[in-house]
Amino acid sequence: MSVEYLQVAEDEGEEPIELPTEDDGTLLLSTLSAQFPGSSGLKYRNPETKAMRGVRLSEGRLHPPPEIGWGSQIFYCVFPKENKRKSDDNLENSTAKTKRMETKLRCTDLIVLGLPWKTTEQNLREYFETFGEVLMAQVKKDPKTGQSKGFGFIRFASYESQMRVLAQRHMIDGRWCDVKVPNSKEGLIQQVPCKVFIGRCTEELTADDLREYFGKYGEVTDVFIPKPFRAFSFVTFLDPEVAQSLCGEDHIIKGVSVHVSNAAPKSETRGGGYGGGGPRGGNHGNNRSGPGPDGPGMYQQRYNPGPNQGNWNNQGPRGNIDMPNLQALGITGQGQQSSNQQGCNPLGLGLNLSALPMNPALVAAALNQAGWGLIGNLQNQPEPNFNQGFNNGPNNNSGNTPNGSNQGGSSNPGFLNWMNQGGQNQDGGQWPRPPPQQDQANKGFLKFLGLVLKSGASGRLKTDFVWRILKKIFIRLIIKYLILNSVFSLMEERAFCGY
DNA sequence: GTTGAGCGTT
Repeated sequence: MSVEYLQVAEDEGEEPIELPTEDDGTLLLSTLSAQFPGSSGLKYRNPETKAMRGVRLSEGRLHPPPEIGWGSQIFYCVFPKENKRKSDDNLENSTAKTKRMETKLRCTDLIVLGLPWKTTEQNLREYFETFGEVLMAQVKKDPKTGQSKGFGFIRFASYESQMRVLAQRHMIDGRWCDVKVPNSKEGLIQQVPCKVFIGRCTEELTADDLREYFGKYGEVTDVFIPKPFRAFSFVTFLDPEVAQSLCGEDHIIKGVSVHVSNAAPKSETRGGGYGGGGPRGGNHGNNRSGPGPDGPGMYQQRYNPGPNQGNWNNQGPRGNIDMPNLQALGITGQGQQSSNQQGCNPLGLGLNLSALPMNPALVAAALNQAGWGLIGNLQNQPEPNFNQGFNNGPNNNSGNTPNGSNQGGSSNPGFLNWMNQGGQNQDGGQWPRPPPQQDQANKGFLKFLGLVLKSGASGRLKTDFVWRILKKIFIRLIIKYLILNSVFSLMEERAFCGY
């Protein structure tokens, strides 16, 4: 198969280099950066308008312009600029925040692993000088033989260069090398998160959408959207300052209002956390196994699922379970349901499950797997038929007989039925769910109350009985509510860790 | 003369 080449030059007037394209006609960003270290994209001069036009970049692949293809056009490298937020320029100087950031953004020595034996300190320096001023470059050698140990250290003058170098792999003298913060420096470097949490996402928002939108605030080095859909995503910026500046803001992307917040854990005690720290801050675990030289890029692998993927029961060594970022998840704590739906919510404490920007089926699955049915275990209550309220199976309208025909043998059919708004078959994930026609759950419960009140017992007894039940229900609901929050916390943390 | 995960004689 013949390989198509395209001509790329560092800039206009420079001599172009021919770069090989892939089978699908795209050019790998890694191929580009192997020849032009530090370059983040391509542009070309549009023959019609004479203006520079950018080349589409998606998933680490540069796509040929649809109008002209690669052709014989010369393409020019794009190098990221210090593209801070223009509107905030006047805030950049001499604010306390900036000063504080500056002290955090100091450079450190970086270890370069995987150097070819032949690479000299001079080679190393020359390679990394394309990213910025290099203050130090050393190759570690065996003192006796003088032979390289295959790794070395570099130090940049500017933090931006350091970030850029850390954000990618490097082809040095024919070998792919990793640059990392040395173990000896980990923990000593103050971590500034580059990653932000994007809440209230919809399924329509693609990684490209997010990359394109947030790219206007600064260079985006990674976009991560959990699969299956979980209504949030992570965007990583090259510049932690850009990331920080966006936190707390609401942004409208393709008509969707998303909320940006810090992806960093809210508390020190949170399990997992930011493994390793360092300026990359957010490379959780960094279980980099090394992509092929022409792999799709170095970002996806940061989120390699661990062995516990998808197992909601396996919490691992968690210090505690704390509150999730409910606001970022779009949960305000204020119930927003219309009055006729209010009773459908068995929690009834302002937590509006119907409005959750996550798939209720997922919540149900998580709760079920974790053994935390919301309502199911209420079936074991001594109070007769209490679960009727949440278990309106087709054969069960009298309110006098327990409904034994649970769907799929679920251990907590009440909750699942509630999820399905009154005993209909599970629809397997249709969401958002259409509003219920009727509050059947409420009806069942009221029917039960009616039976009690209509009984022959004295008024005092009845009141006492009802009051006792209500108290019990209330306490249970609070417990459920807390458990649910913990589940959200767990879900968020899982997502946060890349699971 | 060989090797290919690691972590630096300051």
